[in-house]
Amino acid sequence: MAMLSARQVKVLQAVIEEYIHSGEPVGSRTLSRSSAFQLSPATLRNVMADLEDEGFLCQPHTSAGRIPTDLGFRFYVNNLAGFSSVSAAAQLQIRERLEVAGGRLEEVLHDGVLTLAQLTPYVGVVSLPDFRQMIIRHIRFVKLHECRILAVVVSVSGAVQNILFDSETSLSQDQLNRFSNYLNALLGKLTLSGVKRKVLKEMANDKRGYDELFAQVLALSKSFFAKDPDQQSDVMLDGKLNLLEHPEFADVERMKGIFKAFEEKGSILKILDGALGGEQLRVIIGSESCCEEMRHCSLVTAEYGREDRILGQIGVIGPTRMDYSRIIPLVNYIADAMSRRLQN
Amino acid sequence: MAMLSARQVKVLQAVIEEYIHSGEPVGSRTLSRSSAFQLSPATLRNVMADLEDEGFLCQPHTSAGRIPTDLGFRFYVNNLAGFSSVSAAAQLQIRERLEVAGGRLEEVLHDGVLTLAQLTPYVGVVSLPDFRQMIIRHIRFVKLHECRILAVVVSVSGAVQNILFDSETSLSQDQLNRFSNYLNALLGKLTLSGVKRKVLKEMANDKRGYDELFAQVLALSKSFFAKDPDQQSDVMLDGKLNLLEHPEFADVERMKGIFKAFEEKGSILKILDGALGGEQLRVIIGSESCCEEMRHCSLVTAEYGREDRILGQIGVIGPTRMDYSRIIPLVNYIADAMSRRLQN
DNA sequence: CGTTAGCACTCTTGAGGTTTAAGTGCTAAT
DNA sequence: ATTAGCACTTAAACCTCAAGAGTGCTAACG
Repeated sequence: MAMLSARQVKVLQAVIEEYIHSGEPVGSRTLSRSSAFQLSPATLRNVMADLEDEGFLCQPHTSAGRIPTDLGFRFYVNNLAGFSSVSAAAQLQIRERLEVAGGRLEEVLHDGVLTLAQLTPYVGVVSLPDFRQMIIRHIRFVKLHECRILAVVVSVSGAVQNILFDSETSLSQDQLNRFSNYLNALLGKLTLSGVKRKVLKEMANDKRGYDELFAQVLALSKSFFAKDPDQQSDVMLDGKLNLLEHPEFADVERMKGIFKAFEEKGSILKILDGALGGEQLRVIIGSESCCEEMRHCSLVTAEYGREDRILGQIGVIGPTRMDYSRIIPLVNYIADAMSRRLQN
Repeated sequence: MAMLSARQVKVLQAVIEEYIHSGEPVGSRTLSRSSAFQLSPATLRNVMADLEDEGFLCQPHTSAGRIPTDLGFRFYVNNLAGFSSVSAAAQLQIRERLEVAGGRLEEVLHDGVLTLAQLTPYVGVVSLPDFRQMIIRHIRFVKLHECRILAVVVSVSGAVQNILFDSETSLSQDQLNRFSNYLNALLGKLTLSGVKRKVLKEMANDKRGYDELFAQVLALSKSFFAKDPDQQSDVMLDGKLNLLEHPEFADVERMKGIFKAFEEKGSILKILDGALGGEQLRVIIGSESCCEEMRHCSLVTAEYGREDRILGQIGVIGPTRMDYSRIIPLVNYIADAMSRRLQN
C-alpha cells in the first residue's frame, strides 16, 4: 500500500467524518463547500479517485459520491480519529448506574450493557466469563430430595452458579454441610477444575485415615464434578432495537441476518473472544469479523476484569458508519467503571 | 349480532381457511372454484357482502378480495375450527425434549418454548411464575463476605432463586446453617411471604426463651425478608426470528413495534397474565389483547402447573392469520407434557 | 324469489418513459 | 498543479398507461 500524502489523508478524513455524520455518499462538491478546503471540486475528484485506487473509498455506483471502505475506516480509527472525552451527562449516568454497591456478576454486566444501549444508538454487548475459568470463593450443597442435590458455587467476582446433580447415596444435610466446610477450607485460588484435581489428590492421600466418611464424600465428589456447569461462556445483548433506527438496516434481509446472529449468540461470542488477550481495546470493522452476517457492522469492545484477570469483553455493535471518536472513549470508560465495581 | 345462516357460516369458514392458507385476500372467483361450492361468484359476492356488514370480513380496498376481521377469526376459533391431532413427528420431538428427567424450573420452561419455536413458524412464549407465589421447599444461607449473605431459595416446582443481601451483624457459616435448619423445619406449604409471617410470629412467641441466639437471628430475618426476590414474574421468548418469515411482517414499522413489545417484556406479561385463572386454554386475537403493538398478532396459550396450582402460561405468538386448528391442540399438548414433567 | 350472467366501475400493480439532480471523468485552459 | 467546462452516467422520482382482479348493481332466468 502506497504512502498517502498529507493532502490525501486530510481528504480521507473529511470524507469519513462527513459520511459518519450524514450517512450519504459524499461528493466532491459537498466536500469543497465544507469549510477547510480551498480546493475546487475537480481537484478533490482527483484526490478521491486516487484514494479509491488505494482501496480507502468506493462508490455505490458510478454517479454517486464516495463512501469509505472497511479499509478506510480502519485507517481512520488507527490514525485519524480524535477521541473526544466522555460527556458530562454520560459520566453522570455511568456513575449513577455503575458506581453503586456491588452485586451479582450478572447484575453488574447487565448494568453495563444497559448503560451502553442507552448512551449510544447501538447495541450493548458483553461476554460473560467462562465459569470454568473463574476462581471459586465458595461451594455449598443443598439437599433437595433423597439423592438430588443443588450445589451453589460462587466465584470471587460474584458470579453465582447453581448446579443440580444426583448423588449415588442419600446424604443428610449435615453431612453435606461438613463436606461444604471441607471443600471451602481447601479452596485457595483455584478454578472449579482446579478444586476438582486438588480434592481428588487430597483424598488419595488421606484415604486410610478417614475411611468411613470419605467413602461417601468421594462418591459425592465424583457425581458433582462429573457435571460441568452448563453456562459455558455466553453473551448478553441489550438495545437491539436501536439498530432499527439506522438507515443502513432498513433492508429487511440484512436485518434478518444480523438478528439471526444475535439469536444464536455463538457467532457473536466467537468474534468477541476471537482475539482475546490481544489489545485492551479493540475495534472490529465490517468484514474484519469474518462473520458474513456482521459484514455491515462494527464492534468496539474493551476488556473488563478484576485485578489482573481478564473476565471478558464489553462494548457495542453498530453499523460500520459508527461515531468512533465518541464511542471508543465511552466503551473504555465503561469497561473501567465496571472493572472498578468488580474490584468491590 | 344477527344470527348467521348455515350458508353464511360455510362461506365464512371457507374464506378464513383459504386466507390462512394463502395469506392473500380471497375473492369470489377463487372461492367459487375451490371445490365445495356450486355457487356462482355473484352469489358468493352477495353472501360475502352480508358477512362484511356483520363485521366478520373486510376489504383492504374496494377492488380486493375479503380478509377476515378479528371478529371473523374469533367466530372461526369458537365455532368452526376443526382441531387436528398433533402429528406423530411433533409428538416424538416433544417426547424427546420434554419427557426427560426433571431439572430446574427454568430449564423445563426453556425446553417448552424452544420446542414450540421449532414446531411452529411462530414465537414460543412462556410466563415464569411469580416466585413470591411459589411454595418454598428449601432455604439455605451462604456466607460470602463479612456481612454479605447469599440466600438460596428453592421452590417445590424446582425454581431456584438466589437472593443477595447484607445482614447487620457478622454471622458465622455455622450460625447460618443453624438458622437454615430452623427455617426449613417450619416451612410447611408456604410461600415466601407466608414463611416470613410465620417466622415473625414464632419469634414473638419464643422471644424470652432463646434470647441470645434469636436476637441475631431476628436481625438476620429482618434483612433477609426485607429484600424481595427481584425476579418478579417474567416471560421467556424463543424463535422471534420465525416472525420475520411471514409476509404480514415485511413492513419494517410493524416489526419494530412488535420487537419493542418483546424487548420490554412487561406488555407481553400483562397480556398473558391478564385473564389468568380463566380458561385453561386461551386464544387472544389481534386487538383483543388491547396492546397496540400486538394488533396484528394472535396468542394461543395454555396454563401449565403442578398438582392443582397454576404456575403460568405457555404458548405461541404469531400473526392473526395463524393455523389455529394445528396450533391449539399443539399448545395444549405441550402444556400437558410440561405439567407432567413438573409433577416430577 | 333465490340465483346468476353481464357490465360498468374501482383500485392495485407493474412496465415503460421522461425528467431531474447529483456526481463523475476527462480535456483544455489558467 | 489547479481548475473550469462539458459530456456522460445513474438513481430516483414522477407520470402515464394497460392489465388484472375484484366489486356492486341490475336485469334476466328457472
